[in-house]
Amino acid sequence: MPQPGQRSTAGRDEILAAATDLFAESGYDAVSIQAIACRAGTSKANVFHHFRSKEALYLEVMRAACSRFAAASELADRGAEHRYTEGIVDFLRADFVQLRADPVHAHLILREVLESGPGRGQALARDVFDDHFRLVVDLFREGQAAGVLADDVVPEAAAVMMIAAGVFSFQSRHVLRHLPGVDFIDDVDRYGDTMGRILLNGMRARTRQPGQDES
Amino acid sequence: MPQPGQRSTAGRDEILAAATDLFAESGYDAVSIQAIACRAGTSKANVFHHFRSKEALYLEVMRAACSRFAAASELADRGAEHRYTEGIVDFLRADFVQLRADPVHAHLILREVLESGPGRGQALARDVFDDHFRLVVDLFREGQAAGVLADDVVPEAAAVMMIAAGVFSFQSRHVLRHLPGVDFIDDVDRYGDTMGRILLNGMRARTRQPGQDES
DNA sequence: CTGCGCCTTGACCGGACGGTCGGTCGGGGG
DNA sequence: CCCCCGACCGACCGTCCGGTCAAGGCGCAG
Repeated sequence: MPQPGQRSTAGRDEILAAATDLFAESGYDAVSIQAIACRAGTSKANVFHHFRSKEALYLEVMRAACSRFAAASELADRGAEHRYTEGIVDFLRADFVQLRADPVHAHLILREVLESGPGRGQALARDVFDDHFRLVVDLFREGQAAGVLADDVVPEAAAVMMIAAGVFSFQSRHVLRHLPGVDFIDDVDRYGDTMGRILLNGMRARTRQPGQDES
Repeated sequence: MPQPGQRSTAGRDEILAAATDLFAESGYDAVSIQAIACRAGTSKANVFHHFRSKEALYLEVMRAACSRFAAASELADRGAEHRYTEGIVDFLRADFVQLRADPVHAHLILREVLESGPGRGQALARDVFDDHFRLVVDLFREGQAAGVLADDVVPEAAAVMMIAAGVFSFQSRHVLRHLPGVDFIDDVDRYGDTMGRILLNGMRARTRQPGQDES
């Protein structure tokens, strides 16, 4: 916060960064323009000089977050290209590190996607979510076409489960971390591989038919 | 809304119900006492007559939601008691129907648990989450002790994955429902059983050793 | 019928909100 | 050199927030 009489050097970028942090932390309604200006080291009026309104500022924050994650998704997809089962584990790992590498933007997008009511940036966030989902579904479909994965499993269901594993472990990491026996939650190698193994074994072609239920 | 001169009959319960719906829909900050009073068909002052403050009202709402879900968890646990693998599928299904049977309270609790910042009812919500988590972990441990499930999988990791499957499919149902091929998201029989099957096959004892990586 | 509590009410409060405005400042171009 | 323009500021506006309060109507005991 600048002393009275001094001028700050805070421009668009500083304001945008401050807004990103605060919005991610507490959500749209709980954050005031004053708080954003204060963290950016500038005045409230200056925020309105750079952004038309609070909603416009929020939308700008969301747009940045979305473009960042869309790019990361594409990268993960290219890395896992045409390797079927191993690609699925790689993709899961990529999800893990992606979320943890940029938890602020991740939280922003996830809140917008998973909140039920009509949100301000929902359209933006859902687009990147949809793209990601389609990528995962295609991966499972490839595995089934190659005969590696059981084809009696709806690939969309498997995709939901895989994304769930990544997203939920990220969302709930602060709760789980303090539970006994759950020190693995940020360890991509330990937890991510365990998940990948379970998911892959569970879907492997012809391992077991439904209907059997004896131990 | 009552006409001027008329009196409303809205008591504690109506106000609590209105507050529950609105808080679940939009979160604490986005809901005003006026809005709650209006939906309950009474005046703002009357809300303060029945509840000390906005926070006290919110806490009451959270307490009701938590006790409801704690009871449901216990019920599901007793229903699945001592049946190991089949019990796990039953528990997963119970989670599914529990969340979908009371989506309003479910959303309230989940938001409080999964939000990172210090929330108002976080302590309450995390308690029921912890209890639920411990129940699932115990279930997996029993399965391992009985030799049905692979004992080289950390039971806590499996529990995270199972709860993730249930919670995430519930959280994201509004997004997923409109995606092609994802019409199963509210179908407990179809999606729940698929998930249970994948999870169970993936964890079955001695199906495969880690280290193998051929398709 | 009278008097007495208990609800419920509209009016009201201080304060914080999103947003506007007049004006100051400093650096780059004629 | 000056002047112009975008960045920036303090002060301010109307609104709405959470919360308070005195007054009035209703049910009930006497």
